[in-house]
Amino acid sequence: MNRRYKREFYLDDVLQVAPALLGQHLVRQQPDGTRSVYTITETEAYRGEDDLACHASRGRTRRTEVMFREGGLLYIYFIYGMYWMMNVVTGATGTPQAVLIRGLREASGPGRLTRLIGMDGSYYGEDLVTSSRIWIEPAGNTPPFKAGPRVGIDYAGDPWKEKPWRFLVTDEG
DNA sequence: AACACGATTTCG
DNA sequence: GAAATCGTGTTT
Repeated sequence: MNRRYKREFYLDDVLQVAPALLGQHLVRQQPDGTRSVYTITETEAYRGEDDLACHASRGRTRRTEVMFREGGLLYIYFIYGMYWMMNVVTGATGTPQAVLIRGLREASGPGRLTRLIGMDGSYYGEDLVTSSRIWIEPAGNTPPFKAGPRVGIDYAGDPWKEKPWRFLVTDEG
């Protein structure tokens, strides 16, 4: 049975969606129907053109274009010459926001988890609401978590580098 | 056309 | 502490 989140869930503000994703299930489905389920344990919010840590703050480019679209799409990008980063676009059309998936119970670290679940540039713009190969399902209530500064974005300066927009499950409940 | 650098990971 | 490694955005 497919209990995936519908569009409405992703249209909320990124500061609502990022923590709400903690503890929920990321589902991958192979062409033969085989499914793998992973539990989200760490997320980070990137919020709008004002947020200097958010790629959308440099404007609408070929890479960031999908963030300006409706919530529920995937924003995938390549960094450091070797890692794919996976983000879930949130908010209504015209409000560029995204949630970086930083950790799964099965693999900690944004670069590691994309390698584990086979995520790459071919998923850029994939719609979690309609895709047959990846989506997210609610798994229950949000587990206990803590918030802290985002990682690797000191270049953004104040006040952005201080925003407690990194969300981390504290207990494997 | 050339250049600088990054929402990271790994190794020493 | 530093290398690995290349797409993207910016400058020439």
